[in-house]
Amino acid sequence: MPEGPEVETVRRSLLPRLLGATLVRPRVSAKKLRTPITKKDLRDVDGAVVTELFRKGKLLGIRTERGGGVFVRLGMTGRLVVEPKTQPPALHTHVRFDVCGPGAASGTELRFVDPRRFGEVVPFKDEVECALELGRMGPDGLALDDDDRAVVRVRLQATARAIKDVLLDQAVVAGVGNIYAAEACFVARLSPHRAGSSLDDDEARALVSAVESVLQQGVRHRGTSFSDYVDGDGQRGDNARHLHVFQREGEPCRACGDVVRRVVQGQRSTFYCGRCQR
DNA sequence: CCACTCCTGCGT
DNA sequence: ACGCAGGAGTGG
Repeated sequence: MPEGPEVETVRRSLLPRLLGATLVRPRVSAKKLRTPITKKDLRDVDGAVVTELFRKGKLLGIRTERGGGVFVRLGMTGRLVVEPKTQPPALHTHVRFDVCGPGAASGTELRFVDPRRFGEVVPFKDEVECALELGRMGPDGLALDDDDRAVVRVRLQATARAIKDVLLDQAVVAGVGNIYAAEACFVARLSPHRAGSSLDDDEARALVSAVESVLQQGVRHRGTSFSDYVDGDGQRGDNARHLHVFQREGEPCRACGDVVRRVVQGQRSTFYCGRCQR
């Protein structure tokens, strides 16, 4: 469900509710997440004050005063929300904490909900463990500097794989998923099937730039909710109606009026305009 | 590298 | 009943 912009929207919405608050009494469901977790795994977070909420790519991190914390990966259907304790937890709620605020945040719970259980909550014990995990990813697509842009460009051109597949590789650029990969190819006017190695420098530059702009647009509209994505307050995002091609099979291209096509590429749907994108 | 796998839910 | 879904690791 969530890609970089959605996770960033969740992060921002949770900031005022979690920063400076204390997480206590972790509870976990019996169902196995991608990485199984127990209460015991969360004891280092129990009773600790939240000092930071960070994100890299699609990975969300909660750091506490003790230096450790937890990573939250939302997978396809994960939600991380703060809700009043009076509200019964949704079906498929797998991890919960009481949130004890210095402010008015008491009486609420932090809840990780994930029907398909492709997501996970994984503790890290210190900065070293945290950095190790973040280091497995390429640069964050929402925070590229000039060096990062050059690195991503080179990595795109260094492979014969289709550019749309390369954009989904979190080790190349972090935070791009199936929606924004298709959108970036459209904005760059490149066919998703193009081999990375076939891009000239201008095309590669345009693609990296398109990645940045579609991700930023996603954040501006608080994420894409074409079905069930919500932020930490349960609010839907607005980006779906700004998409150029994703989920628009059979509809007219907003640029040229030709029909938007859907093809399956690497087991995932890809949407594109055969006329605008070469 | 690709296809397959982990799951549940929804629309056709 | 079947196909499809915003992710990502694995094993051939």
